[in-house]
Amino acid sequence: MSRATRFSVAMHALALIEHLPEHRLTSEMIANSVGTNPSFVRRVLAMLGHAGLVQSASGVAGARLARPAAKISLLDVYRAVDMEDEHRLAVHAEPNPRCAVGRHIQGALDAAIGPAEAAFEAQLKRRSLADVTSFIAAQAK
Amino acid sequence: MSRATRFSVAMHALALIEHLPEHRLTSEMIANSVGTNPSFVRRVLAMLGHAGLVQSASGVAGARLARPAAKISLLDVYRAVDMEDEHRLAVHAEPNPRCAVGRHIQGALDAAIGPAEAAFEAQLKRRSLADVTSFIAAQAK
DNA sequence: TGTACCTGTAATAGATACGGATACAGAAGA
DNA sequence: TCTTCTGTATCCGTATCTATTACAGGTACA
Repeated sequence: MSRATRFSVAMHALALIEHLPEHRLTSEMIANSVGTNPSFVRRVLAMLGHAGLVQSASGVAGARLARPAAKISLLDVYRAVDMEDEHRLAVHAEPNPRCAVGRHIQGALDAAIGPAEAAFEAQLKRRSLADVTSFIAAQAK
Repeated sequence: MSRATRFSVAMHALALIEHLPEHRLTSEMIANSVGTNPSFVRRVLAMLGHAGLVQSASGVAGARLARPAAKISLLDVYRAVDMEDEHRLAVHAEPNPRCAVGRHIQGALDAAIGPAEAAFEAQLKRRSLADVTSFIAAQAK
């Protein structure tokens, strides 16, 4: 694995939890399906827990969704596991303030990138965990 | 500097070139305004050149825009310097095929993330280098 | 023609972020 | 009590990115 996969691992775990509600999935089972290690699954699941998306008791297997899958948007998950405080397109930090372009490039790029990121997140917000699980169910038929 | 700043460095360089058309900007001057080193500027400028966004002659200072700033979209720049062949939200690579969720999670996530990235890029396409330079000019007043 | 300057490119090093792996205290349940 | 699992911390290897250095080749100008 190369780049940030927390989001997809989180989605995979959530889909498993939703898909197998009767099971008490341990982090090891989830890790086995995701293709990673239990510790990482626990870390991701903890982030989802802190964000209020799943509920779990320490020591007992089987995290549960804190609310129906239809009410968990991909944006919720994205924000839970991707703690970027910065732009997805980072802006270089030290432009020269003695130059008109250097002084204002950051504001200009913020104004330009902001709507793009807003559009990205708006699309994520439109889709829910339930959409993903029904997609999977449809494919599995 | 921490994360990928090629896009913002490229935008900064292009804005400088557009903002000071009479100057023959060397990579060192651009680096000085951007706050980085000349070699990196040359590398980024070379990517913009390969993408057909700027023209430059080896050995002679002063790259020029290959077409008017209004016809250079942020998406053009983004694609020129950010050679991602993958999703911005990468998908983990080895889900377990013996599990229904593992088998179909990649397709489900692709279907969910694709529109978000398309929306992101559509917004970038709507804005041009000219928009950024006029923003800077307005701020500088 | 010779010199100074610049570009384009490669190679290397340093910094940072992420996942992999291990460990362990604490909680739950048998 | 003993086992299992979670939650969390720590350390390591790796990948990616920028910084740095180096250098061959091209241009301009005296």
